Amino acid sequence: MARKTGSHAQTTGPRVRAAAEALIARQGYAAVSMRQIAAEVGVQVGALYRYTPDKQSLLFNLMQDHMAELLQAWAAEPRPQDAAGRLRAFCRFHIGFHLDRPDAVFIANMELRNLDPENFDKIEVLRRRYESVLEDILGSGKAAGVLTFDDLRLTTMAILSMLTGVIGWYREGGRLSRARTQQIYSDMVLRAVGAA
Amino acid sequence: MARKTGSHAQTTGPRVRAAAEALIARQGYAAVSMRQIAAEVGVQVGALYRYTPDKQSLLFNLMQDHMAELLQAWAAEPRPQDAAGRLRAFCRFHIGFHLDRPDAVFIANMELRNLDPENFDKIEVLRRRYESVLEDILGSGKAAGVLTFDDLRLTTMAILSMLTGVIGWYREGGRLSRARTQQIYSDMVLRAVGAA
DNA sequence: GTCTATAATTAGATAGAC
DNA sequence: GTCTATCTAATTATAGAC
Repeated sequence: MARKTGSHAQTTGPRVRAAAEALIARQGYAAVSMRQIAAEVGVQVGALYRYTPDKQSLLFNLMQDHMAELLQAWAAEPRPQDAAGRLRAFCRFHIGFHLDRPDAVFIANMELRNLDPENFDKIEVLRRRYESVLEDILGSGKAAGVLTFDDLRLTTMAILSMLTGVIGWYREGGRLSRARTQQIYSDMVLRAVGAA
Repeated sequence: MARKTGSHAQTTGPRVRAAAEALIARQGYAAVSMRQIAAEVGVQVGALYRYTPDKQSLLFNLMQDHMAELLQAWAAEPRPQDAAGRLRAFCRFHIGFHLDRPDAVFIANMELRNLDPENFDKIEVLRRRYESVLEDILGSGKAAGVLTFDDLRLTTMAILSMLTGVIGWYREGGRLSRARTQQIYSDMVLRAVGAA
C-alpha cells in the first residue's frame, strides 16, 4: 500500500480514521503505534499530525462519534406504544447497530480505561444516557404491570451485557442470519422479564 | 513502598504476580511497563527477571492459572440431579467465582488479544471447555424437556455474557448483597430458558 | 500535504557487582 | 536476590525542506 508523495487531503483524513479504528479494534489502543497507522494508510508518520493533534484525540473522537451516532440512531427509530413492543424494538436495534459496526463497538467497550480523565467523563455521560434508554423502557413496563423482574438497575445492566455480547461470537455469513439472531435474543430478553 | 537491598525470595515472587495482576487489570497489558510493576513491588526492574522470563509469561501465567482454577472449582461443586438445578447452581457459581476475583476475570476477558499465538491457543482450549460446561447443561435440559430455547450455541454465549457482565457494575458493600445478586441473575436466566 | 530527519523519552531485557 | 548501569529498539511528536 505504498504511496507516492503528493496531496490527498480529501481522502487521507477518513483513511487515517478508518485505519486507526481497524487497528485499535484488533490490537488495542496502547499496542498500536502511530507508525502502524501511517503504514496502513500509506503515508509517513509525520503526515498523520495534519489530521489529529495526537494519538489520544484519535481514540476519543472514534468513541465520541460512535456514542453520538448510537444515541441519534435510536432517537430516529419508530417508538411502539407498549413497553413490551419498545423492549423488543430496543433489542433488535441494539443488535443490528452493533453488528453493523463491530470495530467501533469493540473499541467503545474495551478502551474506556485508555481515555484521559476528562475524555473519560465525556464518554461516560453518553454511555449513561444510552443505559437509561433501556432502564426507562424496563421501568415503565414494570410500572404498567406488563414486565416482571426484581431489580431495575441490575436487569438493565444484565440485558445490555447479554445483547452486546453478540459481537463476541457472531460471524457474518455464519450459521445464523442477522434477523434470526435478533429474533432469538429478543425472545430470550422478553422471557427474562416475564413478557413472553 | 521503597525497599532496602536484601533477599526476599519467598515473598517477592507472589508480590510480582499480585502487582502485575492489579496493574494489568487497571491499565491493560500493553500499557503497563515492567518498571511500573517493579515500583509497585518495591524492587528495581532487573529483579523481576528472577521471577519471570519475560513480560508475556507474566500475562500468560495469570490467565492460565485463572482458567485452570475456574475449571477445577466448578468440578468440585455439588452437582444437582435435574437440569434446572444444575443451571441454577452454575449461575450462582459463575457469579460468586467472578465477584471473588474481579481483576483476574477482567484480564481473562480483555487480554486475549495480547497473548502470543501459541499462548492464545492454550487459553482458548480452556475457555471452550468452560463454555461447554454451560452448553452441556442447557443441552441436556432441552433434551429432557424442562428447558425451552431456540439455539444452543447462541443461548450459551448470551447467558455467559450476561453473567460475566456482573463484574462491570457490582460493587462490594453496595446496594445489592452478593447473595441477592446471585439470586436475581439466576431467576432471570431460568426465566430466559423457560424454566420459571 | 507529505516527506525526511530528529529530538526527547521510554520500553524490554541483560551483565556484572555486591 | 537485588542493584546499578547499559544496550538496543521503539515510541510520540515536531521542524523544516519540497
